[in-house]
Amino acid sequence: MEGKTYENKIVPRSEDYSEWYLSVIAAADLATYSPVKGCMIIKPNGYAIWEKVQEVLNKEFKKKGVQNAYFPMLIPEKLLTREAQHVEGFAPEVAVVTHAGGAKLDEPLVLRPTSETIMYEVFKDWIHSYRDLPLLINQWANVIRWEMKTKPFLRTTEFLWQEGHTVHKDEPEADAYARTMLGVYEKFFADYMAIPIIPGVKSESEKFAGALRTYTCEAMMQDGKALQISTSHNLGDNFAKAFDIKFLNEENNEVYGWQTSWGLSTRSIGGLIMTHSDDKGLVLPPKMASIQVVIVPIIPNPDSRAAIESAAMKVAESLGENISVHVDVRDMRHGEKYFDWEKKGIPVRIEIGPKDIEKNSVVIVRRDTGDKEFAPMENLVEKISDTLEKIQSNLYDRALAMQNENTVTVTNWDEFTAAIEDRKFVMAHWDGTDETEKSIKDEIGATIRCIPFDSVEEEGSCVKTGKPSTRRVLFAKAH
RNA sequence: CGAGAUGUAGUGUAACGGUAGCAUCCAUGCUUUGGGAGCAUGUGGUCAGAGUUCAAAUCUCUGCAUCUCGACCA
Repeated sequence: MEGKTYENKIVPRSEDYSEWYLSVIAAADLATYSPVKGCMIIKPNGYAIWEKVQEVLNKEFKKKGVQNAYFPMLIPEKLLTREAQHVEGFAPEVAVVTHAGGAKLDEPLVLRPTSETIMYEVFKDWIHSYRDLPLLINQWANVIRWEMKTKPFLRTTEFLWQEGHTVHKDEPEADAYARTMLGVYEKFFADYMAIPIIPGVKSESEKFAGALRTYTCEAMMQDGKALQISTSHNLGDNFAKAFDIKFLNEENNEVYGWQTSWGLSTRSIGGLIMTHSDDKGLVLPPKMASIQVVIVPIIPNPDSRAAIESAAMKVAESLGENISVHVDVRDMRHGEKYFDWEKKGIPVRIEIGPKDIEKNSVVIVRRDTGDKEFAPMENLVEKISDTLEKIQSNLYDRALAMQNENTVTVTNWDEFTAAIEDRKFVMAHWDGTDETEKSIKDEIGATIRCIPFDSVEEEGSCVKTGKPSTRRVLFAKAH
C-alpha cells in the first residue's frame, strides 16, 4: 500500500473524512504503508491495541468453553472448492501459490482467505460421537484476500483476525451458539471499545458465502456510514455435508454436524479510530489504551529537572498496578509533549511542575473533553480511576447519542433517498427480495446493513416497490 | 480491470528548454522552557529507460508507481 503521508498534521474531519482518518493513523503512529501493495505494517502503537483485543476476547472465549488452536495458512486448492457457494464467494479474491521448492506444484495451494475448509477437513476426524460435541475451536491468524481497493485497518490484502469454528449436535444449538458469540462481540464493543452497535441478521445477498444465516454487528462511524465490525455465521449443515463431518447420536444414527463460524478482525481497530477520534488525533477508550495515563513533568529551568522528574516518578508509583502509566522524561518542551500524547489518544494527562509540588497537587487533563482540573495529591488513585471510568462511559454515550441522532425512520422513497444522501441510518420497509435490494444499491448506493433484532413486526409497504413488508430493516451507505 | 489525473530531498512545495531553490524533518552546538521555541552549521532530491536538442525536472515515446471514480469485500 503506497500513498500520501501526513506526518504530524491532522486533516480536519469536516474537510475530508477519508484523509482525516489516514492522518489520524499517521499521527498516532499506528500503521504504515508496506512495500507490498494493499498490505499494511502495523506499528507498535497499533499492535498494542490489537493485543488488548486479544486479551479481552481470549478471556471471554474461555468463559464460553472455546479453545485456541492453529491451522496452516496454505490450503490445497481442491479443499477450497468443496463447498459450492463458498468457492463462488471467495474465488475472485484468493491468492494462489503455484510454484515452490524451485518447481511447479502438482496441486496449487491457496493462501487462506478464511479457514473453514482446512479446519473442517480435519474436524471430521475429531468427531465420532455426540459426546465429542460441541467442538469449540478458535484461532488467531492472518488471512489474505486480494481486494481491489484497500484502506489501512478497514480493508487490507492481509489482515489479522480471530476466527472461531464450532460443531454442534443440531441446528437450534448451532444457531443459539452463533447468537451467543455475537453477544460476546456486542459486549466487547460496548464495554471495552465504547462502540455502540446494532446487532441483527444479514439479508440473503449480504450473508457469508456458504452460510445459512449471518449475524452481524453494525456500527455508525462519524461520517454517518456503517461499518460491519464483526460477524457470526450459522453455517447449517452445508459444510458438514461437503466435508463429511458426521457423528453417531444418542440413537446410534449417523448424522451430520451443525456448524458456526465467527470472526473479528483488525478492521475493528479502524472502527475504534473512526468512532472516537477528533481533529487533534486518536482518542482511545481507557480500557483499550496500553498507556492510560501519561505524566508530563514541567521543567522551568534545567537545574530543577532532577527534582521534578523524581516527583513525577513518585506520582507514577503511587497510582499502583491497576492503572498503566508512563512518565515522559524526553528532552522536549512540554508543549510539544502535550500534542504528541494527544494525537496518540492517551486518555489522561497529568502535569506536574514546581507550582504543583509546592501545593501538593497535580493538573489532570482529559483527552475526550480537554477538561483541565487541579487535583490534590491525596486520593489521586481514586481520582484517576474515576476519571478513566468517566472517559470510558462518556465515549460510549457520545457515540450512542450520535447514532441515535442520525438514525431515522422513513415511509416513502423521497424520504428514503433524502435520508441516505444525508448519511443517515435509515429504518425502512423492504419487500424482502434480492432484486429490490440490488436496485436500491444501484440507484443510491445504500445497502441493507442488517435486519435488527429489535426491529418490531408491523404492517408496511416497501419504500421502493410498495409491496407488503412485515418489518423495517436498516439501510445505510457502508465503508 | 475500465476512465481520468499526477510523479522533484523523509515530508510539503518552486524552477520560460539554460546554476535544481525554499520550508519542514533529521543531526550538532548555544540560548530557551506552565501549550507545537530561537539562532547558527550540516546531511539529503528530479520514478525508470529511450528519444529530440549545444543543453531536458521541463518536450516526445515506453514502462513503473501513486491518487480519484467505478466493479469486489471482514
